[in-house]
Formats: sequence, C-alpha cells, structure tokens
Amino acid sequence: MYLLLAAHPHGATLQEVTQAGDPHPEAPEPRLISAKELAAVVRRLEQQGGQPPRWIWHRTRDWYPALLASGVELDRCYDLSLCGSILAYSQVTAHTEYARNADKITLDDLQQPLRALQPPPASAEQGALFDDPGHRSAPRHTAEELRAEYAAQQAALVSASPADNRRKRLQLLLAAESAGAMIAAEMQHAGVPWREDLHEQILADYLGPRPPLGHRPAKLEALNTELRGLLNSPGLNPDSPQELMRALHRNGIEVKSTRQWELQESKHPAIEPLLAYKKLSRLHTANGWAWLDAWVTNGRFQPEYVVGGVVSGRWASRGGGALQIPRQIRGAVHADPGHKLIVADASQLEPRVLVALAQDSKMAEAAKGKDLYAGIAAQGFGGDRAKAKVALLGAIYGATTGESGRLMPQLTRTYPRAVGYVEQAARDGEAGGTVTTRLGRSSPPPSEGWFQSQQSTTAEEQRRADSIARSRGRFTRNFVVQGSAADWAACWLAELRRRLRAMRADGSVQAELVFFLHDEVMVHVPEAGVEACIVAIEEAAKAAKELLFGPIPVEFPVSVAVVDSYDNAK
DNA sequence: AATATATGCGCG
DNA sequence: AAAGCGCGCATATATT
Repeated sequence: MYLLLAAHPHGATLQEVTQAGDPHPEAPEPRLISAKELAAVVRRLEQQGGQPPRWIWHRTRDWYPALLASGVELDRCYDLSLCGSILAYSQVTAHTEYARNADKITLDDLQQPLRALQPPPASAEQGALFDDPGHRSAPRHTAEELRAEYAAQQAALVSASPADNRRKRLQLLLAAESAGAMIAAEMQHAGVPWREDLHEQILADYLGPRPPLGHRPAKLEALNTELRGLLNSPGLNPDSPQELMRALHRNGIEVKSTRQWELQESKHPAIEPLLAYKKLSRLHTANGWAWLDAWVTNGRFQPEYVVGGVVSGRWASRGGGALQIPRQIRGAVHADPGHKLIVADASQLEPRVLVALAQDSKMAEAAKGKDLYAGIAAQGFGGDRAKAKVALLGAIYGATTGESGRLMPQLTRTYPRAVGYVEQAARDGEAGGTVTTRLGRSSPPPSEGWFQSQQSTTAEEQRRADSIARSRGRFTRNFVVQGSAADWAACWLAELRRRLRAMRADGSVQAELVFFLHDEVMVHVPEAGVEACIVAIEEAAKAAKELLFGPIPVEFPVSVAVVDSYDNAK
C-alpha cells in the first residue's frame, strides 16, 4: 500500500496511490486529518495487518520527528525531496523528462521546508501551537502536487535502462536513501548515551576545574604564562594567530603559519608548551563545558543528521559537531547500566569499494585477508604496509606530490585496473563531465562559470584553468569511491535497521542504533542481546555487498567491538 | 553592530 | 599551501 501524506493548513491530507503514483482506483477520496489525530491515524494504518504501507511524503525530516515523539515508528517511506535530488542528477535517468524538467520543478522548491506542519505537538498543550495563526501558513505542496511529483519520479525510474541492473540499483539507492532519512530521525530521537559526569571528569583532568565564564581554565592559564615568558611577550594572546606569529618571528622561529605540523618542525623551547596549549585550547573551545551545556541533555547527545547533506551521498550533521567527536572525550560515551555499546566499522571500506568497482582481481587477491594494506604491501611494496597505505589512499584522493605521488607509478604497475578506474573518473571530471557511483548517484555538473574559466587565452589564465580542472578531477576521482562507499554504507545501515526492528518486534532484543559516521555504526543494546546484534551487523554488511556488487569475491569485513565506553573501541 | 571570510583543527 | 578527498565548529579577523 502506498500512502501519500501532504501538509495541510489544518493537519495533513492522506491519499492512497498506486505504486506508479496514480490515484488508487478503489481507494476513498483524499482524507483530511487534523494535526491532533495524525499520529494515532498513522499508527493505526502502520499496524493494521499485512505488509505495512510505504509512506510517501515531501521530506522525512518534516514529518517523522513528530511521529517519533508520539511513539510512532514506521517501516518504510519514500522521501520525495531526497529521491528527487538523486533522480534529477543521475546519469541513469539523464534522458528522462524528469531530469530535463528538473530545474523547473525543482530542487530549490523541493528542498524548502514545509511550514504547515511544525514540529510535534509532543503534548496536548503544545497542540495549541497549531491554532495560533502565527504558526499557520499555506502548505507549499498540495496532495495533488506531491502525487504528480511521485508519479514523475516513478516514471523516470521505470524508464531507466534495465541493462546491467542499473535501474534496479537506482531503485535500491532511492529505497536506501529514504530508509536513511528515517534512520537519521530515529538516531536523533534516541541520541548517543553520554555521561556528563564522565565528561566533566575528563575536562577536569586535562584542564583543571571549570573556570568562571570568560576565563581560561587553570592549565591553559599556566601554559599561557609559561609561553609569555619563553617568547618574551608579556601580553601575548596565543589564540590570535597574528599576535602569535609576530611573537614567534621575534624569537627567530620562522614559520609561515601557526599550524601544528609546521610548528613541530622547530626545536625552540616554546614549541612544546605552545602545542600543548593549542591541544588543550581546542578541547576547551570545541568540546568543553560550554559544549556539554549546549548539546547534552538528560544523558543523551542528540545531533541532527543531514541525509543528502554531502553530494557524494555521505551524511552531514548539524549541532555539536557529531562527525568529529574527538578521541579525548570518547570516554564520556558510555552504555546505560545493563547495556553495551557495539561499535562496528567497515575495515578499509574505500579501498575495498575501489577493488569491487574496478573488478581488479589482483587487488581482490590482496583484499582476501582482514588487512588489505598488508596484502597490497606483500604484493607490490616489499611488505611495507605504511607505504602501501599511503600509495593507495593517494590514488583515491589524487595525490601528485610527496611520498604518495612518488609511489603512484609502482601502484599503477601492480594494479592497472584499479588505478585506471580512478584515473578515468579524474579525466571525466577534468573534461567537465560527471561521474556516477555504483548505485547511480551522479556528481553535480560543473557550473557555467567553470566552463567559462576553461576558455582561457593568456598563458597565465591557462595555468589557472588547468589548476581548476585538476581540482575538479580530484573531486570526481574521489567521488566515485567515496560515493560508492556511501552507497554501501546506506545499504548496510538500512539492512541493519530492518534486522534490529525485527528483533524488537519479536521481543527478543531491544537494540537501538544510536550513531553513524560514514563507515561506522554504534548500537546500544541490553547485554543479553549483544550476540544477536553482532550477527545482525555482520549479516547486514554481507547483504550490502551483495546488493551493490552481486556475488563477487571481494569481502567487506566489519570489525566489531563490544564495550561499555566508546574510547575502548578500536 | 551585524555579517562574511579566514584560520585552524577535529573526524572519516 | 600539507602531499590528497569530504565534512562542522569556534574564534579571530575583515568587511559592510
């Protein structure tokens, strides 16, 4: 059953449609549901017997958080905004009317938030918000508009070529992207278990007691005093790069910037305390007491995950820097009593994805073991694992200089197919073309300005144009690998969600997905459910590989850690 | 005073 | 200007 939900000034319009997006011939007319009764109606439809419906809506993040807050969890959805973005740009559907009209319909339009249904009436009193005229505005999209949009998207999908399973894979991508949107909302709803007391202990150990507002913590203050002495700069504020640079120069430390890596080169006695200051200052400003106050509530860190926030298909995030939780404070991420955290990450995901994409059998040989870099080292780098790693990552990122640049010819000799694959992607990008991930997400085309920049006349302009072209080549080179890895991760996540939901439904294991970061997931689970969860994580990884690549002889191993505290994972 | 850009650093 | 991709955030600094 396909149920379309559209915003309405007084709540929502519900309409049953066919898979293709036509009005359902036997279903009743579209039905108006008040904001107040929405959650209950959705729950009833979700739980009536048989296969749960697929909810079709403009944007998952406008609807789902409120439903979750009301205790309603759904099985499947179709996110018109996210799927529309993919279909509008995908080369798999580039020939369709949908793609041609895309900039008219379109993304700008689709990505505007719907204002009609504001966040959840979590309680009866808050429901009153809806009666406040100030919060009411006409919805941007009627049910009919959304139905037509859905029908157009399905038509585009159906007219994609079935050859080589491209259509099937694109369909899979749309399903995975929509599932990802639900998972993102569910993870935000659940939050990462965060022990404020442990976090404060960590801060106290590194920085000293919590200082009054606007003051440096004791340890930073002490380091600052030491620095001022060592650099003969009594008024120095080391947080000011300009002041710091001048002070360093006065003391004969000839750096061009105040970055760590450059400072490390100097032997001056002020360097050590300076680096220590920078390290601690970073902790204080980025994840100190202010961070804790702002982002952790009732023992949970609840960042917003932005599905579709990165063109490659990776997720972005908002609030609290969820994608950059530093190692220093991971000890504060701690399972509830009687629970464990299962932290699983896909080992060396991007290189393995490259192996599968390029069908490089020689590199697949190297990828047989758990440690791909060791395998590569044994085959072509005299057993030097570090070298092998630098070379391979350099190929994926487009390194031209430095050690990894120098190692490229050696890598190319041993693995012409794998290197050839990313080289081709780079050349496509340099020429202004677009590239596509395994499941069919395409890189955005260059802007018109880009093509203009390539029409250069003078030698100086030409140099600049080449540099811009190469930069785009590095982007497309990386896009095919990073984006296909994101395809894999999306399927992994969706498959894992399915399994966890099944276990929750049969009452066996109450496990929750609480964190996701590119190639890593965290599940919070009662101790008794740990084994079942590990199986689910591993099975989901296998399933993801099959879905993307079929039965090819490339493994995507996951490393799993069962811990009380995140800092004990890997 | 408000807003935009640069710097630096954290994560994958 | 860290070789070489992607992101977010806090602070300093520049611009209006």
